[in-house]
Amino acid sequence: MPLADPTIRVRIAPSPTGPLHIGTARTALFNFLFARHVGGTFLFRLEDTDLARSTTENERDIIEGLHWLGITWDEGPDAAGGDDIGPYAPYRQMARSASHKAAADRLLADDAAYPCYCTTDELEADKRAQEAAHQPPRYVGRCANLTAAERAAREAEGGVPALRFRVRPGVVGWNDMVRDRIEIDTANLGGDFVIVRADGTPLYNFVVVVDDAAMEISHVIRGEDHVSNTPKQILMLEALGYPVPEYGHLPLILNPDGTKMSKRKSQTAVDDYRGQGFIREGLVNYLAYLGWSPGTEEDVLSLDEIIERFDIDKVQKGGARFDRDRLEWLNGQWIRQLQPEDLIDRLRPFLEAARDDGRISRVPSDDEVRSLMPVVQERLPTLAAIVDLVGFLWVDELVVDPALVVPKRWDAATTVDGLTAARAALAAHDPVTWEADELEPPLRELVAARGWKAGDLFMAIRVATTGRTATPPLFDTLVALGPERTIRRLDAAIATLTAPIARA
RNA sequence: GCCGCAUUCGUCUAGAGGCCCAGGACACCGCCCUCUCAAGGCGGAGAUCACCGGUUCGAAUCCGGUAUGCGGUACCA
Repeated sequence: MPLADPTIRVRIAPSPTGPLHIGTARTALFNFLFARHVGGTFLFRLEDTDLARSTTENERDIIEGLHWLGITWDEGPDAAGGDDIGPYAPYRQMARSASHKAAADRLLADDAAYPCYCTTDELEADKRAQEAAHQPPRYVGRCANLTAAERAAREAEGGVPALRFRVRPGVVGWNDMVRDRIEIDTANLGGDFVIVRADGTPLYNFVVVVDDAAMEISHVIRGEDHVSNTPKQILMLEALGYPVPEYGHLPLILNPDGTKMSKRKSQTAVDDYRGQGFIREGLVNYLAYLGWSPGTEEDVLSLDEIIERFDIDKVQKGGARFDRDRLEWLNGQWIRQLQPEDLIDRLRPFLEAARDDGRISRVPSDDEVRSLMPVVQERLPTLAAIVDLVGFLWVDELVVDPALVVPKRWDAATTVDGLTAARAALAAHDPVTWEADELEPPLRELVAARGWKAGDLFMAIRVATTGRTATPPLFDTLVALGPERTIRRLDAAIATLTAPIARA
């Protein structure tokens, strides 16, 4: 652990207008990594000013999702539901409106901002005119220099003003932590911009500046889609007399087609990945490598190892497409590294879900699952895959496609012959020694005696007892199935194969 | 349209003037292992480092331009 550095303070400030987004999680992760690597403070602030779209369910989803990933904050809402934790509480914007109001009043008093009485109709007309003239859209400044008398007149007419920030001419620049020097001429900012709506509620860009300053944020690390907000925020910081933090703009996570990742084209909810059986270790590892790499040839790293190696200088500048194949591979890597007992615990909800929707008839005991670990753990790309892999073990009525039971090189008659002989050999086996290395030799002998290929017989037995052509090793599977069900399933398969033959 | 940013195998990336006619990983293909499927091992294919000029003895790496892509352009966040 590095020595604590109280001067480094970073934050994630999601707005609860939707469930935890993979992009939010990635931004949170990078802030977290940055803070933990240098021993700084990582805080969480809820940007809940969009009343119409914010919900408490989303808040919970975001907080829980981040914690699930192992991303924890030093200051912010209490994940357990208690009061906000930290010296700068509250950590939700709606609860901080007094300070926003004070800042707005200060800007107004300094004439750094002014009331704007323009109506939406006027604004839209301006925009249309600019479009027609092939001019970039910008506020024309109609209310920028109103006299006190003019303002009073507007008020008297019932005009309710929004508050606009006065954009000064010049160039605003900063040394971005990931993309070096960026300079933007304020003439391209679209004119004076609104910071407080006519209804009195403040806008994101303004609130963020006030809250970040109040919480003494030293480094603002966020998505590239915010670079155009940065000059506006710097301008407001200057007007308010606050120090300007360092900025770092992360490359975007992209859809497979290269556009900014969206719900429309990709799966974006962290909880959906979780529900599909991705584990936190895999997801975090994958997310960290989207736009960053340690510069070594390591690719499977734990959160702690990533913290150790994290360096914002090594963050990529270009966007990164989300590659689910790679995520699955990493997830499998991490599933294989889990302690068996841990894996069993994590598998349980997926087995319960499968039982609830009828894919399996019952949830196996921990002992049953534990005995399967040696053959199952290395075969799981996701936790949810357990059901496809060995769900047949917990199904009462196994449905077997007769066509599948007959191996490629065999015909139905040979298959019946083979299964019957195998059934006899297995039925003769002492149920007490029903173990993989006990079951195999007699069947090998049978194969040799009849001149068959082991693979053919084994495949017939496999499909007859599991309904599938791909399973864990056959004899381990039969052991898990137990003598009784093995014989019963063999009988059932033989019966379905003989019926049509008898008719023919 | 305007402003900004980006551009190394299909994808994620290594690379900070000679170590690179470019390394790793995923995906793909083949072989080995093998009762199937995985896992694992080995090997293969895959990038004229977007393009064009320049600087230099030497450029993926520095400079300029072009192209393409993306982001932003709200009384959204």
